[in-house]
Amino acid sequence: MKFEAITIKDIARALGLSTSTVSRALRDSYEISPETKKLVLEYAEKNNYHPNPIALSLKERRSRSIGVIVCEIANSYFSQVINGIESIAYNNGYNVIIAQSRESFDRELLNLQYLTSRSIDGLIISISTETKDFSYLKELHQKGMPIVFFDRIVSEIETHKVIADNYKGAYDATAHLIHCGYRRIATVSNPELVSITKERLAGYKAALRDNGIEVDDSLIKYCQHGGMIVTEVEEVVKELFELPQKPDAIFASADKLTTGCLRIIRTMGLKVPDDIGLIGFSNTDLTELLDPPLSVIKQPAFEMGEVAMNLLLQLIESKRPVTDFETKVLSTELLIRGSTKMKKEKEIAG
Amino acid sequence: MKFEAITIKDIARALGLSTSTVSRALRDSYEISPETKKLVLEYAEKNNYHPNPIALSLKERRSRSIGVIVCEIANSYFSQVINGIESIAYNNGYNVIIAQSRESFDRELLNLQYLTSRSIDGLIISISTETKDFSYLKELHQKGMPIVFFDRIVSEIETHKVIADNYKGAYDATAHLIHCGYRRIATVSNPELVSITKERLAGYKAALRDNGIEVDDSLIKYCQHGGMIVTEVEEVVKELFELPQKPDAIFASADKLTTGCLRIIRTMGLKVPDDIGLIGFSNTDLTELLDPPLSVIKQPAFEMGEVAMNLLLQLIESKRPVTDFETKVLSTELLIRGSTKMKKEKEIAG
DNA sequence: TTGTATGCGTTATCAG
DNA sequence: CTGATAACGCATACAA
Repeated sequence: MKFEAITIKDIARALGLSTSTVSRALRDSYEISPETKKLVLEYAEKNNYHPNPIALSLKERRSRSIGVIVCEIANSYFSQVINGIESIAYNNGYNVIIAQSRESFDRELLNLQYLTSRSIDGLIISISTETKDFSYLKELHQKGMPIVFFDRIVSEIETHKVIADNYKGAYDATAHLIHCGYRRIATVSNPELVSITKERLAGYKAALRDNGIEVDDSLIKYCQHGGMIVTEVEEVVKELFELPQKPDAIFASADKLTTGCLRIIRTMGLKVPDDIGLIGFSNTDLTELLDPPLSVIKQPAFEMGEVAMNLLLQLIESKRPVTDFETKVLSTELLIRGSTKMKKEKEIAG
Repeated sequence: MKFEAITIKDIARALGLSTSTVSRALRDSYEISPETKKLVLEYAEKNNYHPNPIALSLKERRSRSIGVIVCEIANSYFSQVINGIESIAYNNGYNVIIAQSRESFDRELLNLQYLTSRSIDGLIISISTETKDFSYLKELHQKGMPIVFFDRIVSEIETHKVIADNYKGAYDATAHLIHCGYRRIATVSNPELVSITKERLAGYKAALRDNGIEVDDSLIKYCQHGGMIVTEVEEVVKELFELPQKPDAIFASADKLTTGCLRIIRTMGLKVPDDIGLIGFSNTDLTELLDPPLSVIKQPAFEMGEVAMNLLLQLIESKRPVTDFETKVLSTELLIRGSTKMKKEKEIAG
């Protein structure tokens, strides 16, 4: 009853040949006679023989599958990246095994251990907001596991990295808010130590300074769990509104935080952009359907996935260790959709 | 240089034991002396030994990974289902390998062949809108591959199935539109033969009839690619608006179609719900942030994933073939959010 | 209590 | 041109 598939041995027995002959015939080896080849190939075809990938993996010491760890797939940015990864993997005969850290270090570590007990040939990872201890990753890297970081990278580990131009994205976003007439611009971020946070915060600050606005640290808020816990965005936004001098706009520095801010702003009965300006990183299509549509900074997620997977393939398939690591920086896109324009227009009109 | 991991053989050599002794010690066999066990365990721990999962797979003839095929992960419904699957899989030591059909039969088939050349222990699948030929799936099922269908199921194949209460969801949605005062209610659906389409269409029709409204076939539109091609939703919606008697509301019968309709309605410069009523199946959180928030029918996606994975585990782990197949029907949730209320209220007021 | 031998499916290395 | 054998890492029936 149980799913029994045909093996080389079966073919050999049926045809009165040896397993090695069959193996070679199937691989179209030059040392097999045309007749034998034909015989074997036809039999294999008829009984739809497929080599057992597990046996192959054991022999070749490679699994032809790669691991991907992200905080969650139900986030448009990450699912788009995975799309990109998958499309390249697929074309190269690789399986993609996806695991979610849910922004938890423990889960990330468990997944990592699980995936890497030699069942994957390479790893693409965006680390969780909670992760401060990179020793396991470092160890893995030292042991020779091909790793490509994307989005939230670990700068101390020397390998390929793929990021969006976070600095410029944040700069553009903040500049746009300023351009629209907002002056007290707050920002809601991921935890301080995460790579993207640093880059985006730097862009935010630079834009303020370049426009003669002083950076006010009380306007900079962090969400320790990247917005995974519903209440944490609520908390920081409320804190912002309890400030003696309230902000007139918010720059949300990640996908989940953008929708989080939007939600809490709504809950508070406020309107974007009249009551408060809002712009953020977001890869959800739906932001354009809001009324008025929300301006966002979009990451080239799909392309990032493609690039990451291509780099990983390079690492996997080069026999000698690669010494020349690349950090690909893909440009972000500022989508101006009217939601942040109005304040300025109003002021000009009034 | 290359990622060399420690094996049982290494331990055996280092400790002057045989591989079988080591193997048994590691598995805590009763026939090994406490001292030897301790010795082996400590050595294994120190050198952080991990059994090679590929060798195990070869031996046990199981890979401890399952395949999941959906049309696309970047769809909140599917990513939530995958979340559910993953959480159960994770707790049971299973890997999840995800593949996307992108609503293409060819890709689905390729993925299927790829996954099932004996490297997965089971399969969870929601078939693509294009798939009409189930012979490969049937064959697979007959060979003994454990399969669980969800969402878009294949009724002819006798195995576990997990669906939402599509009939009731569609009924509720349509009834709600009627309750709000709409009368000419169109529907935009997936292709006619897909299981969910049939169920949802039946619910839609029943709601109309129960409220004394005749079913008008010219108001029923199908999207052959489930909305994957941007223009197809546009086409059918435009067709609806070119009808001699235009619809006053639309029931969108799938996630992708709901956002698609919303988008094209916007493009046409129309407002929901004043110019046209809209309700649809959707699992995106963002619909509640629209202005006014959109009423939707939500599927218990996460739970569906959990249930599907649990059923699959049952199939995988029961030695004897299961004869008693279940079709779990989980209830949908109608989220009334005000966007469809207004017409009625206006009429009552006016 | 421990060791030896065998097999899971495949390919590589020898021999013939 | 083809066949026998060993090996990949592990578990287990069988021997000792």
